[in-house]
Amino acid sequence: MTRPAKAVRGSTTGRPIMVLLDLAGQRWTLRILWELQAGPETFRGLQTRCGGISPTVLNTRLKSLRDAGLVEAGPNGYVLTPDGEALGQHLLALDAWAQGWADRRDPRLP
Amino acid sequence: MTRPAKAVRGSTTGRPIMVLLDLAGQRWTLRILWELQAGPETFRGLQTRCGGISPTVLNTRLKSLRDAGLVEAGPNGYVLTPDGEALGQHLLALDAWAQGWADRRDPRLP
DNA sequence: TTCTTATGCTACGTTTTTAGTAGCGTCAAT
DNA sequence: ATTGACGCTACTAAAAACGTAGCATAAGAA
Repeated sequence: MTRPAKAVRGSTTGRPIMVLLDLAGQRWTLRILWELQAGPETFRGLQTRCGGISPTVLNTRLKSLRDAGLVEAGPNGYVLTPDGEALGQHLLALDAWAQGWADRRDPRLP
Repeated sequence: MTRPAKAVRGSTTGRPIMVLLDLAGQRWTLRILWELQAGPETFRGLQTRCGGISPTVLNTRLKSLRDAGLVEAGPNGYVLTPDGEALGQHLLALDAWAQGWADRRDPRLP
């Protein structure tokens, strides 16, 4: 066992995708990445952009994201790392897809 | 206001991507899509594949996913819809990326 | 200097979500 | 008739998230 890979919520495999799905499965994680994708932002800036996320959660998410090497603290606030940017590109792709997805499903549904 | 777009957790915009991020931000949602990506699966099958997710949550997730038009109930259990498959492809892309991501970050970290 | 203003963040009580286990009703095969 | 698997609901306990208040620090204006 060369890489213990620290068991992750909902999965003992340690497969990277599982780690990622686990991370993404926590509330606000993806949203924070999404907002940072638009540029650096301060703690309080993120708070308002995320529509009043509680500071407790925001802080723990930022910790997780920094541990994951996706976000880091810069001079102008928090920024995406190169890896974070790469993931952000995937989110952009999802954005494009989601557009069509929404249009496709019955537009006159509640 | 042509499409009320039913305010979504953490966002009042109703932008499709927000709806998606919201959905994905719930525990197990992405994991379920991931498992279904591998093929149709029964309720109990999903339960075991997801490592003992409680039936309560699995059921509410499946409901959300069906409402979202990503999953449907077929004769052999639950299946991804075309939209679900498309999303699954994005997950596959993420899988590939996550591989490199994991390799890139310090491999001898706890 | 003193006062304001903004920052990142912690404390803590309340609410919401998830977990965990038990079991019901249905159906098909034995 | 009984057994087994199925989809799923009920219910309580535990964990996560919320919401508000506030602290400590630092930079700028008065």
